[in-house]
Amino acid sequence: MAWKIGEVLPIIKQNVVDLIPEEELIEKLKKKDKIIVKYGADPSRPDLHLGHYVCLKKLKDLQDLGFSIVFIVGDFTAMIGDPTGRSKTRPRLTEEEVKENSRTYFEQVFKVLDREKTIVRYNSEWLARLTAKDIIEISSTYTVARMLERDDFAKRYKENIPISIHEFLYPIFQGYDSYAVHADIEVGGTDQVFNFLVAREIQKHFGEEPQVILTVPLLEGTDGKLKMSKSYDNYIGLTEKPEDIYGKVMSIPDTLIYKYYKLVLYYDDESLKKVESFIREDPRGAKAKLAYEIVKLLHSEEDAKRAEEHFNRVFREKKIPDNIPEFELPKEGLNIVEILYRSGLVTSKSEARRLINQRAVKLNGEPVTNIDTVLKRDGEKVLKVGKRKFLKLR
RNA sequence: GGAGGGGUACCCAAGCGGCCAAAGGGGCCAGACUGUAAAUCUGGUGGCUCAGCCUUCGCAGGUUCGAAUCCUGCCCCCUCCA
Repeated sequence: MAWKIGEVLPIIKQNVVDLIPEEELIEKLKKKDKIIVKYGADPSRPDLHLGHYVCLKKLKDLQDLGFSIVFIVGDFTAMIGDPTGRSKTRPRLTEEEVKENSRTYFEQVFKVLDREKTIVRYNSEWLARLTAKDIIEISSTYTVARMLERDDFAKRYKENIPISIHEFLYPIFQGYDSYAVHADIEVGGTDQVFNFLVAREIQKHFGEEPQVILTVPLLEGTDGKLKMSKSYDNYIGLTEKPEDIYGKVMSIPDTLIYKYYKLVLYYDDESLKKVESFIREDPRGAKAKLAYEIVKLLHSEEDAKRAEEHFNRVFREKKIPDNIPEFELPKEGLNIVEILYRSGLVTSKSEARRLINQRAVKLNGEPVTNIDTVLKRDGEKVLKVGKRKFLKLR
């Protein structure tokens, strides 16, 4: 199969930050029939979010072009813990945890990628078999000085924050993965550039043609500051409920709207121009459209409609949502604090008291001000805590 | 191996015998204002049978009427020297 460079290249380059080196990619396209694209996944975080989506979407583009996608589950490296972007050593995972996590991973991945055309490998397949001798050989390809060039290591080193030896092994092993699957291209977020570069060295060391590096932008999370990540709790999960996705998108700062249109919805330049003026004229509307489209993308049009209605009803009209948990009061009645605690709306009774004192607890719209309030069973009532927690009392 | 510095709540960080459930900042939660945006202002941020009590300042002991604060041992981190 011959690739038509002129047609293929623009598709490859859409929403890509780095393509290093581009010439090598063109060379590969010219002489190879089969292009192997590597993507490594860390099974320590089994919940995929929109940040991953940006990457998966890129892989899908490449898959549609006819490239072979090799999906590597880093079951072995997860036991090390990727130090990328970390200011601390990560906790290492046990074998059981890794196994458990990777199981849920793929149903999310294959929402985007074509299951039939994707090759799945586990890096323990080859890494677990390495001998101490092998490891010495592989690690000799890189130097401490070069390792310390890496941003996060440099920073930690400078600030006297510990770096364990095994963390140096992470990029090395990840690089070995590239050699093991004979990767032509590796795709990942921009924070992976360093690791990908190490891989090139290792491939060369073993006499292989180095991979081309292709990185996509990192997507900021709902806080608008940090990259989307489960550990920062600013993520929008791919499998979250439609209403939650909609709501979370609505809570992103305005400055992020454009980026989401571009990276998640994959609007082309022409459409993005329209989005730009849309945002300028009606930021709320632009965001609502974005939320709608993202729910549609991850669920369905139906779900998007429902999520939008739900949102408007609860947050614009301040009405009660239709689907809320119920709580049955005992005949003799129950203290308000107990109700909040037992129903799980709050995590402790102290929290319940605090919220009541802050007028955050409302019964049928009226603030409850007395923590000794006892509610009896007399018809349906709705309890609201904060902005978004509801409970139907019966 | 030697010398020195350090481990405090979600994070950073003050406190160095009682006035410490522990200053300050960040984050987060809630209230006001809003577009579940931003900005701003206010309050909160261990638990409980809540004007009191219980658990918390690396871990385990000890001194003391009383310890985050003093002593001993242990674990961990950093720096310099070797």
